[in-house]
Amino acid sequence: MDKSTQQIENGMQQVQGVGSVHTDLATESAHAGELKPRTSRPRGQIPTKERLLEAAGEVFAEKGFRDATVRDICARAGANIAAVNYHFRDKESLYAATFEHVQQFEQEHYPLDAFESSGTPQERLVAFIRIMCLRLFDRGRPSWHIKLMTREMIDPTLVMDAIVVKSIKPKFEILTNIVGENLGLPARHDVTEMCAASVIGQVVHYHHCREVTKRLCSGWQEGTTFIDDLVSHVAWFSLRALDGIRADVAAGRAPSGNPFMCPAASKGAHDGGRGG
Amino acid sequence: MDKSTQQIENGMQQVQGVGSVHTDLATESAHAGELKPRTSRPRGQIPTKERLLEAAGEVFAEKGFRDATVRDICARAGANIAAVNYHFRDKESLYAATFEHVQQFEQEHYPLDAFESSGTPQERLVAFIRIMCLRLFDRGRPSWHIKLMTREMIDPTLVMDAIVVKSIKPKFEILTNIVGENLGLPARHDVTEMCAASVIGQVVHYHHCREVTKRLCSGWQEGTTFIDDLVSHVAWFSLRALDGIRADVAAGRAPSGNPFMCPAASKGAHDGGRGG
DNA sequence: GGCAATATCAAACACCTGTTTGATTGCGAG
DNA sequence: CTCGCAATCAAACAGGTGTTTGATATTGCC
Repeated sequence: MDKSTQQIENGMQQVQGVGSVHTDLATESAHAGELKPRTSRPRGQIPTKERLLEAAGEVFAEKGFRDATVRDICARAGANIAAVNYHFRDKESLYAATFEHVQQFEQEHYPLDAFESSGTPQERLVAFIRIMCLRLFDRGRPSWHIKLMTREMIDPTLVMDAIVVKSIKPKFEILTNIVGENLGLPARHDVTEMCAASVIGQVVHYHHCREVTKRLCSGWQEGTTFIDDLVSHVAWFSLRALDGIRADVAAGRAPSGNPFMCPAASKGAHDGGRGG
Repeated sequence: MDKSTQQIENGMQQVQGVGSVHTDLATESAHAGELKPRTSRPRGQIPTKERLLEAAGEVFAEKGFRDATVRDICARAGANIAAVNYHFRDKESLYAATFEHVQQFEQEHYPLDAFESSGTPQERLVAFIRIMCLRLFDRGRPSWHIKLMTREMIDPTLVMDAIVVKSIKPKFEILTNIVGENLGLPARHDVTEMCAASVIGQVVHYHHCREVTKRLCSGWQEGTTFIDDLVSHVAWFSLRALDGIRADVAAGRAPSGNPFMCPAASKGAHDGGRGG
């Protein structure tokens, strides 16, 4: 680990006799087609680099970074074992590239302004929840995207900070705005942020613990209306919660309006901010 | 993986010339002291097997099954490399034994009836949430327990089914009872179960995504009142949600009482962007 | 003491890992 | 054609892995 980390931080300082071009890729394959491949494509029309990236995503998501083997990835991509070290620097760089690939995919297929729907605050929250669920449980699109991100959430590696800033934070800010409107509180308020986390938590939990829930709940199979049922429930639960909290805040109950304040938490809380 | 799986299913069929006693351990160390060790304890008073188990838990939680190395575990336990294969069958059996160790620990230190507090349904739900949070964020007690379980939730291995049955299911049933009381619905009702999942989801999410939340929310540090704040919020959010849902159900709104039923519940378009 | 069982140990084993090497192919340019 | 370049390939390399081995203490029992 230390070695690879150092390699990344030092950038590409290595010099080799032959080829080995692992360019930044995120930018390159974005404006793809710029550099002309001088060789024909022996294996279908998709270039090896992209095949590697896709295969790597699948394997990394399925097995995790360490369990995934370069041999497996190359085999799935129909490429030689040396392909990873040629097109990317090493296994870890391929891993990072995979995340950039996902993030780039999201920017293309899931533009942020999709969240910015119109309507009442309630409708906007439902819309947000639906889009989030659709993306999480989106069949037909590479399923390893979410799994890969999930792994990174649970035990973060180097790439996590980038993900939070690029991928999560903007969505979270949209959500806090919507939740804030539903609460009648500013988006930055502690109560607003925690309520937003509660909304996300429900959705994410249903995705994380699918395997557990499947074995736990009786009539809770992933049928055709599964996603819609999920959206309906989370929306129902969350909107009713926000309604109640809004009323509590308006009535000025307890510190921050929370009537269920822990008796043990009587001393100065970290926030101190109260609504309105 | 196939090989090890087969080993486990076939039980301990191997025959060796010398020692190698990897007994079931869960039962053995439960009624510990029954079999008398014929040797002194060269390395402190704690027997090697227990030291191995504790070290294994830490390492497995920290690195995951594959990343964890037997050498590392043995080093932390102050034992020889062969100790794992002697006391347990192999690395995978040690992994399974670690989970039994956790489950046994929970049974001893966290009896289930702690959840069965008295009081109003509201108070009981708050109590449940508090106990759950306390266990999740319990400092001072081996922190790797939760991390190990979390890993298993995300990508399940063979031990997961046992965990669900022994560890999760009983707690979940207690929760559905409490939630059912708050809703005025039976514990087995779909709405009840999904609401229970929503409660759990909030708590678990705050634990899973600590690293994300830390980088996302302004005044959301893990201070001294962190757990109490968390309990307060989840209780607040959940109880207000249950209040609202109970009223909706009583008023007989929409199917299952959910007024936020998806209108698009028929088709399964994955994107669409805007909601209604 | 003699004996068997328990437990520990250093060393080796067989295997798999990521990575590198050097040759080879296909192509465009001079 | 010839050269250089990008891309691919089979083969090997160096290191780490889980596991096994055979020896060696240490104990309890006869």
